[in-house]
Amino acid sequence: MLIKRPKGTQDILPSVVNKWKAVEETVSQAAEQFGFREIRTPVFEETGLYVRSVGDTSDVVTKEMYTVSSKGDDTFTLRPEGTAGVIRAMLENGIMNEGFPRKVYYIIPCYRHEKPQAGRYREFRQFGVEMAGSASPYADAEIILLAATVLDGCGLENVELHLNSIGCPECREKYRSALREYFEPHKDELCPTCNERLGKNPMRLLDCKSPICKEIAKDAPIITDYLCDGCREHFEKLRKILDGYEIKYILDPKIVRGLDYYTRTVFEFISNGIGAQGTVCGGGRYDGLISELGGQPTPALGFGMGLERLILTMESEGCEFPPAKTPDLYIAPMGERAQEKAALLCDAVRRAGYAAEFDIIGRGLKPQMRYADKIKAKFVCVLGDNELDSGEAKLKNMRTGDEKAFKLEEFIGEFHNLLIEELFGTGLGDALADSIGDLPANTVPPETNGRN
RNA sequence: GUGGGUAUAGCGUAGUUGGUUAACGCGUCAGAUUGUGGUUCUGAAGACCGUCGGUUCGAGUCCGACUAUCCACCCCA
Repeated sequence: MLIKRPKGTQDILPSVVNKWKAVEETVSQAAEQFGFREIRTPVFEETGLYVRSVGDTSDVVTKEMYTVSSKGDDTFTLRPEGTAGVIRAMLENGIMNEGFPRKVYYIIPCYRHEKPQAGRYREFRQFGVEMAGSASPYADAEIILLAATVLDGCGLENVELHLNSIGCPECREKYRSALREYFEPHKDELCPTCNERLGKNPMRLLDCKSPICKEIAKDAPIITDYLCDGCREHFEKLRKILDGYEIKYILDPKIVRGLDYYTRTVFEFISNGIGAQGTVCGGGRYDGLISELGGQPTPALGFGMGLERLILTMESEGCEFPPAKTPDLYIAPMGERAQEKAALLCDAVRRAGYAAEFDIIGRGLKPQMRYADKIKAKFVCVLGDNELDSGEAKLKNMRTGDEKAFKLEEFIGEFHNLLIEELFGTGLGDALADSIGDLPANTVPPETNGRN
């Protein structure tokens, strides 16, 4: 009986790794362009970190954490999200003292014990950014603009930005009471879950999907009418800045983040092509979090972007991914003597900076050619007794079928020239000219090419 | 945690009102006169039909339970 992967996890197989690499590349390039630097923190943290930051009543903390007790009394939790650990690391290492604004990004796996569904996994990968030290709406705009830049860089066109402000704790309390007042008369009509939520967290009533609750919620008071002067001005300024960038957004009073630490600006980028779990990116401001975790009160904000949802959206929109790299050369030896030579030749070619393979199964020529074709090798060199005896072999261009003879001792130089020619011929050369041009055009023969 | 769908070779599928050796495509491997790929042709390997139990002379096919998986609620990335 084979052991199977844990529920809600996925194997990212070689055939799709190119998609992940492309996305990771796009994402980190954009982040660095905006002045964010990468940070890497542990996959597990003390459980208390998440209880304090994410909130002890949130779903994530109450029912979705993977928590283990270690040998001592400590309990640890596999990170369910990125912000808490990153803020912890910044505080612990004094990074906050290096001057504001501090801007970091990360690409990390996260873990939540949820029931898997389309776009929802128990292990999922997230691209996240955090910015600390600015209370300005320009900071909010930077974060949103970065997310928009990333999505744009991935080629997405149909992802909507939903924007809201949930105010500071003071305006939120006022708003909560207003909601309770509004819903109280309809108490008996609400669905059971909403009825419960009325007391605990009335803001959750707003995005209930039950038609009855939806109908009742239609005329409910709106948070933005209850913002204090400071919060309202902040939100208005942010909207003005976004307008200046020509970033389209939908004012959505229903955006209510489930993590307790959010204040003021909250936003989601939502795709409608990937099923019910369409939030590709979610984030906002969390001005109270850093002091909650023991630091000096510092305004901060950030977002998390689900990478498998991002890829799903790209697939649903028909985005192209760059193809995986293919070998430059396959060497097809025939017989033991040739295989020995092929091994050395292959090694020399690799040390010259190319991707090369040779037969290590001992197959006949025909299967080797099929294999070379399958792995999309750009060139093939057949090595048999004839070549070894004469010291002369041929390089075959697999795209054109052309063959060119060369002396074995000049192999690397010849191969380099042919490869350049081929790449320019297919139009790839222009892009690659710089990097490849630097590679050695004429290396010493493999026999005398000792390793350091 | 609550619903609903699905379960046949590595992958994608067919399997007639229950009836003998479970079929096909892709993939894999090997051949098609001397040492050259993609196309074509031929052949081979590969499935205890998710698991357990029931109905029946007989179950891939009907029934039940369990498990897995997918989708939805919930929640979120």
